[in-house]
Amino acid sequence: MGKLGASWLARPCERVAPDLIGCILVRRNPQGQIYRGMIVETEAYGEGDPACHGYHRQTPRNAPMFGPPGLLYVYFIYGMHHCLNIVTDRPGMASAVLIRALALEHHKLSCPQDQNFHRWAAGPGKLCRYFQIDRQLSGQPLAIATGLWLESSPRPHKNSLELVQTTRIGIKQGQDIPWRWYLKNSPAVSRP
DNA sequence: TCAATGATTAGC
DNA sequence: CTAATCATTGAT
Repeated sequence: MGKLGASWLARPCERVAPDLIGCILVRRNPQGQIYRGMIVETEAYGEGDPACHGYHRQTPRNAPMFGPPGLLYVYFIYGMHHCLNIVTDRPGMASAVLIRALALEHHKLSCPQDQNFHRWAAGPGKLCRYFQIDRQLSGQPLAIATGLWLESSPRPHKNSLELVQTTRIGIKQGQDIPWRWYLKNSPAVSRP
């Protein structure tokens, strides 16, 4: 694999999470439609982190987190939303990056009159609904054959992206750990 | 600030 | 087996 392959993801989640900002997430849904969005917000969940789903032990749900880098970990939350994670680090480490928001390219051109298109994937649950991502993808690899994969960062190049690092959203444990990153001034970020 | 809504799991 | 919890969202 290339630059965005498993070896690139075989690092601690808090190192991968900021690097994923600017990458393009591509989805080919079951109907064959292609969706693209630039990742503009991520959070890391990893070893020794009380907010991590794998903190206590391995369970059927969180098993992908303990697998090899490049797996997808998708879970169902609050009875109505799905959240997408990309597994990082090495097997046995329970480490992943939550994809929290995408800047959509598709509708920027096709629906320029819609003043809210930039909010359609502004949140982990919203991007999963828009990309038609659910638990069927959990445990599968990030790959074209799966229907979900990554492409390199486009212009403006990653080096010039202005990132903001903050604490994570919506958790009760590990609130002090600053493992959330987002693209500064992006209108697609879930919460500034 | 709060309800919706159901899978998951910690704790009996 | 059962009840509390929950990495959210949108409406009030």
